Amino acid sequence: MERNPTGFTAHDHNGCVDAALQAAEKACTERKLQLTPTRRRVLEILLESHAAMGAYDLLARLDAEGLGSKPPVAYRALGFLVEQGFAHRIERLNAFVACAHPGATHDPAFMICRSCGKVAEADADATMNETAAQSGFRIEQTVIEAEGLCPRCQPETRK
Amino acid sequence: MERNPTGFTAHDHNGCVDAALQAAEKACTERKLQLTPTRRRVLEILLESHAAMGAYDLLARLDAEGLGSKPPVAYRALGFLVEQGFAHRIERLNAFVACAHPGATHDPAFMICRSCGKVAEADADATMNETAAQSGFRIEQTVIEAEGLCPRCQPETRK
DNA sequence: AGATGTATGTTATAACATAACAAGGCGACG
DNA sequence: CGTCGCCTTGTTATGTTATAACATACATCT
Repeated sequence: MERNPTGFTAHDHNGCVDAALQAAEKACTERKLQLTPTRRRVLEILLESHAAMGAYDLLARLDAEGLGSKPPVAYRALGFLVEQGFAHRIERLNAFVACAHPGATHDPAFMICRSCGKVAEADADATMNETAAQSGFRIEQTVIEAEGLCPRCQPETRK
Repeated sequence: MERNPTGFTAHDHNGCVDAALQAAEKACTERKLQLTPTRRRVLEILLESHAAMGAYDLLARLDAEGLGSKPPVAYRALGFLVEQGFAHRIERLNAFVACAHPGATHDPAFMICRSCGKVAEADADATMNETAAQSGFRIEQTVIEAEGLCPRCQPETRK
């Protein structure tokens, strides 16, 4: 697994793109899912940069290419990619970014540059602060939110 | 500082409310800010439960009480409370919750029950997993997002 | 009174997201 | 071969969240 957060620093971006597309194709084959033209194209667009992209900006691109102009087109493709782990939703931005660690176990943490909008992906179990320090990212604000079931709402089994 | 996440378990809720309101009043006096009727009322409403509340649900309450009916009324009050640390925004839910640790140093982490909607607030520097285990919360999904400046976007001083 | 700062009221619209229903494509199975 | 079921797409309509922009009010200081 790629451990260093890519995105902020120079790197072989074609490599990123190829790796991500190949990983997605492989995973789809294995899972018997279809990486349809629209889905594939959305992933490619997200992969063009490590910045997060809003669903409507994406939709504008799709529209320009004749792939669809209605919001559900974008949201469906994004939903698929996120479900399958090929992309991630960045809650703070209501936006989406291609997964930078294709195939990795996924408990991602993100560093979002509020100036250039680039997003670097790290692993959540590494302390965010440590990873940030290593990559030179200056954290100003962190969003850490776990969702799940509180004690009262858990099914009785194994309370 | 309150270290255990409140919210999921039985506790002296009147105490919560009083402490939070008093802390807010004190902080406003110190900072020479006004805890106006609308602001105060919004905080009180958020404090009624430890669940997160959307801006429009809140607005409906304000409207019913004659305190205003237009979105900016709610967003302004919420913005003020969040800026001052009296409430927090829960990105995943596009919703707001009263601060459970008034006066504490703030690097909060949240546990959100997807069933009852209650939100418990912990400290981010304690490992979330540990805190969750202690309180019996079953984590299903975590959002960890840091925002700041990447190496390229930092002012030259102290790169 | 006039200047300034903070808060509020209001209109309008931007930005993000999904429900619901219709229709097409395609393989499995009888 | 047909038709059934499943997945995917197309489209309409609407719901939900959030902010820009401008006008007004009100207190304080000079």
